[in-house]
Amino acid sequence: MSTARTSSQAQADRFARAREAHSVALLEDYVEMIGDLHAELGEARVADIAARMGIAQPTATKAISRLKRAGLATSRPYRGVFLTEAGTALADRVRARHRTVVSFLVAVGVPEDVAELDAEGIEHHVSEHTLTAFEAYLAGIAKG
Amino acid sequence: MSTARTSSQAQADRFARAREAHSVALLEDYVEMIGDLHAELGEARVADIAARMGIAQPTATKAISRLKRAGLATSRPYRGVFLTEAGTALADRVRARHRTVVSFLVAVGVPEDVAELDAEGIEHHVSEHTLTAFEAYLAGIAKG
DNA sequence: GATTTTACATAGCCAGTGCTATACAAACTG
DNA sequence: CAGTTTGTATAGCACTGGCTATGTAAAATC
Repeated sequence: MSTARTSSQAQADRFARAREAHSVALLEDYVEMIGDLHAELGEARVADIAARMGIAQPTATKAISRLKRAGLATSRPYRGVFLTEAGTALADRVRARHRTVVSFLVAVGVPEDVAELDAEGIEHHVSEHTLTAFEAYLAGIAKG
Repeated sequence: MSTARTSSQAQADRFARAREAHSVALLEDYVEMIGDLHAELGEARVADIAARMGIAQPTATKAISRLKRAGLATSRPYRGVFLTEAGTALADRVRARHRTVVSFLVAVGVPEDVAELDAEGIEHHVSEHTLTAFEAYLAGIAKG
């Protein structure tokens, strides 16, 4: 009954959704990081982005062109990378979600360093609905 | 303090880990599904795998050759795909983890259908440590 | 047992994400 | 202002993970 329960179609849809989530995951990471770099250093240079992502510089350059194509960022050589309005909005959303996921994991007993590590992957698959549940849970804790 | 706290290197490592997690995620999904198909239908045919994953048949074939290369499966044309010992072990682990993640999400207030949907992506990023925390949380609930 | 149908494999294409090596342009430095 | 150093871009390679179209071999059917 375990799978008779769920149709093949429903399962296929879930996988499709997971694939879709992954395809935006990297964009989200880049956008968040560019936002962080601007907040910390006042600018986001390709080299810094590459270093923080743990990738080679040309890989970062390529990713940034994807961001530009997606309308999330612009760049001027030797002047850095800048988020568009859409990019900034996405970065804010992603950052908030990241914080919520980490806090939530810590709240249910995951050590902070592990929470930080796992959140990096988990956050991209947390839907609005689940995020709301996490927030509600945290709010419940706060009240005691 | 949120990012000054963590070195660029640490952050790069987190991203590297997330990338690594994704690279095994699909293998995990395939292996779990092949296990499911064997349990349900007594065999796992390429066409069934493709249908359930929501992908085209040649894509499934290609994925299966990756599984074979990874030592997780074998296959005989017109006889189906079979898990090796390593593949079976992985499938069991993945299935158990999936159940835990879904149960946990439901326990913290996520509706079941959403939990099932999100778990498909989340589970691959849940470390042993976090999984243990989830199990402990569920055990706590059970006790009351 | 010849034919059709089905199942699988192969070929070839595309985009994404990574790499190294290298070219080039801007910014410092002497 | 020539030269070096640094930052970015480009070229070209490899692998993953999708796709469609097509070939081929096994199974089923007549």
